[in-house]
Amino acid sequence: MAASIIDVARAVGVSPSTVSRALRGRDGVSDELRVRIIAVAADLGYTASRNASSLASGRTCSIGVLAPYVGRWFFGTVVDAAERVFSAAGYDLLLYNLGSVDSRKRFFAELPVRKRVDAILSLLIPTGDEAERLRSLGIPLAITVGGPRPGFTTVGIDDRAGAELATRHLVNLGHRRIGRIGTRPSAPLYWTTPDLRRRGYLDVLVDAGIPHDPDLEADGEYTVEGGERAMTRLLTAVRPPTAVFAESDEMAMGALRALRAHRLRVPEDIAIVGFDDHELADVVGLTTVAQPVAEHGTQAASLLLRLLRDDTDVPDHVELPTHLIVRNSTAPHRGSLHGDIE
Amino acid sequence: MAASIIDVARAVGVSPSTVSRALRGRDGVSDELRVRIIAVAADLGYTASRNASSLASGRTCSIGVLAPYVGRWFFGTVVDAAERVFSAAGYDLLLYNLGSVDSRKRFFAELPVRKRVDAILSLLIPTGDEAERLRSLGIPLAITVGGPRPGFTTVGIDDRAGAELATRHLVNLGHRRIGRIGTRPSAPLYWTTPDLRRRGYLDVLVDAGIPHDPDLEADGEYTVEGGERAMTRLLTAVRPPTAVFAESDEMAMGALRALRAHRLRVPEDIAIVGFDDHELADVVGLTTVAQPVAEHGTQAASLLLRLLRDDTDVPDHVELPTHLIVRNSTAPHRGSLHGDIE
DNA sequence: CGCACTTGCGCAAGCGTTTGCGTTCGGTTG
DNA sequence: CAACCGAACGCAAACGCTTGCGCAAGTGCG
Repeated sequence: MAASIIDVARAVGVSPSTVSRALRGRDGVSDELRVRIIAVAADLGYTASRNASSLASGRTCSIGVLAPYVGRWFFGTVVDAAERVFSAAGYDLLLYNLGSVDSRKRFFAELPVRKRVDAILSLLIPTGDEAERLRSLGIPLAITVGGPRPGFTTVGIDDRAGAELATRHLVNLGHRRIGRIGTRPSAPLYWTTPDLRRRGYLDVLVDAGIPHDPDLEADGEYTVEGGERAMTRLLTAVRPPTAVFAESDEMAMGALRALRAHRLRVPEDIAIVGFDDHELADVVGLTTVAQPVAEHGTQAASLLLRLLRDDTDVPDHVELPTHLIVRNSTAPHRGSLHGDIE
Repeated sequence: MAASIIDVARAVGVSPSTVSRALRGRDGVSDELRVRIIAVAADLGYTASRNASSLASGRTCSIGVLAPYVGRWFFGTVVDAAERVFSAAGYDLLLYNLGSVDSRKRFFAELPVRKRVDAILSLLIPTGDEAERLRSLGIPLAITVGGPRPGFTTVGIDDRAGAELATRHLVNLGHRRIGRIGTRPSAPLYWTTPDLRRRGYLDVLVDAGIPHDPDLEADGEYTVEGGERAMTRLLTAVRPPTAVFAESDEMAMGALRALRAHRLRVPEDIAIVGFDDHELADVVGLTTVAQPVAEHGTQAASLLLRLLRDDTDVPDHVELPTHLIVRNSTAPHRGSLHGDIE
């Protein structure tokens, strides 16, 4: 059986309380005794039981992370980055995969994190009710997607401006029939900020005096398959687009696949611009709006730690930069005379 | 403050022990009382504190997952799949990202999972010492990569056979100068089975009567960048390969990038075959050896659950199938007359 | 030299559950 | 009808730690 704090205490000849204080750096222990205790503890291979210690202290030294789907590059990257920060600070990471409607419902109904975590990092946007449930826990909360939100610390990007970047790029290339594939808040589990990327897209169209054509918009899941299906739908329009803004790189890659299936060339026949700067966007030559994905995790995690330390002046929103990366999936519109004048 | 079991007990007018038994489905409680207790508990929004309950019962209802890098597609997918199984069974998932030498060392030195998890799922191959430490925990252990291993339940593929599949494909296409990019056990943190994929590659070469040329092998990290660097190195050889077997799709994609940088066409100038069937392998048209990645997680998680249930006849190794998927990154060797005769 | 502090440590009461055992009580048995 | 038994429930002791408080010895000061 693993050694307990009592074993250590007995071995040193002191009380358990002294061992506890010594090991956790609290004062009230002489230096000489402390080193002896530490040595004995190491010798016995003693590690404090987190359960017992959190029961007693009320602190759990773990953070709950809510993700819709760790398998997806974006979330995996964020979780990875956050974990580094947390583990460096001595916190463990409890991962909850809330991708399905079921698991998500169950989670918010039972709230298994209650009394189990010191803070929560959500990579999904809670609904109003869900947010209320989370707030009821009375612990620091952070969200890495979507805009500022009362009761939550948020880190994110300016989705609208990012989408404008992408769309304007296409406009500048001479495109007029610009499609959009993305997600609308219709789905029960959509996770991006309601419509913000779409708004950016629409803004630029208006700005450029391009009439809006609903046939040029297609929604689906934020996945390769979702993008593929959405793109396929766009292609069946009476007048298909000459360029498409995909709200995520994974959707953009799905679009690429659909285009290949239809024997259309990119960017000659159709230009594509994505969003995120996926690890492999470079490999497939995808023009995209880059955002510092890992930074989402790093920042959010750091903010939570500061909150846990009762730091003052912890900002409640951090905005990360975006910028356009032009690769080979976009080119001037054929039949258009002006190039990209950006 | 959240309701405790005592609050529930008082509200119903029974003892805490009865509440505990009622809520956890133990018998010794009349049906009528049980429903009343359940109702009151729900009403009060009571959730048992996992900490207290695991302290008392010795069961933690959580599983530790060791991953080298959740951000990588392979691991993210496995973790995701495993999480679904665990959470469905009421287990929480404690994620430990052991990608860096530091974090890995610290983890095995302190073993923070001690008394914190009921079982461990490792996505990395522990060294001898590390394995020893894990075994000392006295809990069920599973590994999703690498072959059978005493003291561990393993699920994996036949790496050697998979590599043979890939290499033979290239041989059959008429290639004779076949390169390999992958990882050798030289690195302190390599995670694939020592050399098995390489062995498969070598086997086929011997079989085909192709002399081995060390200049055609390049090792690096299992990442896009690693693959890119390795490929670049191969290209600087006196006589570069006409085909390359990459030990992972991510490396293969890196190779693709390197080739594009060198203005070489795939598959005309160089054929590439990868390993894993990455989500995006399809998008880039990569020929690859497919393995059911999510299945690694699902299977391993299920096996652990069975072990925790004290099931009998739990196999200690499950082998998953692999198969070759031919796409556009491979083609017959130019100047070679015979096509793929597979 | 007496006083008030400080320092270093032990005591013991939790923290919120689970669980072995004991008790009560209505209902079989022989 | 006594003896017995199982069902239903309460008691209290863990589980392994933290921490407020108390106490003794040592320190500085006037």
